[in-house]
Amino acid sequence: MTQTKIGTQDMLCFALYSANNAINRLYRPLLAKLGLTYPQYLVLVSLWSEDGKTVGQLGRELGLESNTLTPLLKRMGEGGLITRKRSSQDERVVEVSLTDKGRAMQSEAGEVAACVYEAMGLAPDELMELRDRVFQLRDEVASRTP
Amino acid sequence: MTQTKIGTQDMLCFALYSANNAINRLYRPLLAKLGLTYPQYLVLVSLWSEDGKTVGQLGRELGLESNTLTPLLKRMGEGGLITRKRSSQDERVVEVSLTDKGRAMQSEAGEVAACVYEAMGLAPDELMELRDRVFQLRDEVASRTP
DNA sequence: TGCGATTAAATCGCGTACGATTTATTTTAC
DNA sequence: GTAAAATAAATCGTACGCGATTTAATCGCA
Repeated sequence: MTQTKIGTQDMLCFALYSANNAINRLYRPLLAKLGLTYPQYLVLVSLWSEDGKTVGQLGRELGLESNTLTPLLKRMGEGGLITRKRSSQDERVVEVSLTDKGRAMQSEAGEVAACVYEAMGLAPDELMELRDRVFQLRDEVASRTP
Repeated sequence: MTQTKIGTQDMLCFALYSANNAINRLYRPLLAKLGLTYPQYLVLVSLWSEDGKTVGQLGRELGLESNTLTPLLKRMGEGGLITRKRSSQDERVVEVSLTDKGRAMQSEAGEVAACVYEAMGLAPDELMELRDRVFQLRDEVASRTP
């Protein structure tokens, strides 16, 4: 027998859990200077690539439900980064758009991204390969979750 | 120019963030049957491999501080899974040990682990390689976090 | 047309994570 | 021996994530 007991160090799920925590600890003070949390930063990244998305679209992209997004977006609205408006076509839908302030934050965020990229210590091709493997795992797990 | 705008789909940090969320969504209902959350499960895994650790030791292993662990361990104590006792050698230190109930849960947890392993859809060697790469990234990022 | 089913957000409660601080104990330096 | 420094947990406040439920609007179809 090779191994009788497994520990946290043997678990892929723990690797992902603790790596995610570690990256958050790196991001947190950098984003705090901009008044952002990490999921708020993700919302901005999403809107910078394409402005004007509904809560549902953001949720599908980020893998979050309205119970997480609604209060988060409300805080971002209070911070003047985005606007939230019910669609006139379908009053159930809320459209989220960048304000000038939210758009302007993109350049400042570039330094944060560069800082995180550097801390990862990976060559671009290594980074992309690892990223794609992790996304593939995520999609596999998600597809098998009831 | 290959790419003018990057989105969430290009970011390794988002891959880890969303994969971690996806795995949690898989674990949650399985662990809920045992009355556990994922970090509580990690504490049990750690104690199953070696019983009798201090709060600080658990924190170093799991990458968590006492501000997270103390209330979590208090809940596990109320659930009858562990005991918490101040060391007689050093009254600052709290020693965490499994109860019979906490030990007995190991066999039930085996099914959970098997279920998660299956959902990942990876061969053992692929899984180990990905795990080690993610741990390496975590350690690299942690070493560069002030 | 109208009414049940569906959909989109929002609300609520609980359990993490973590920065900042506090409390209690031990170590140290003198 | 004792006061200052260091260490270990605990406490507090904020912001996620998410299961469960609620509210409001739209759709489907007899």
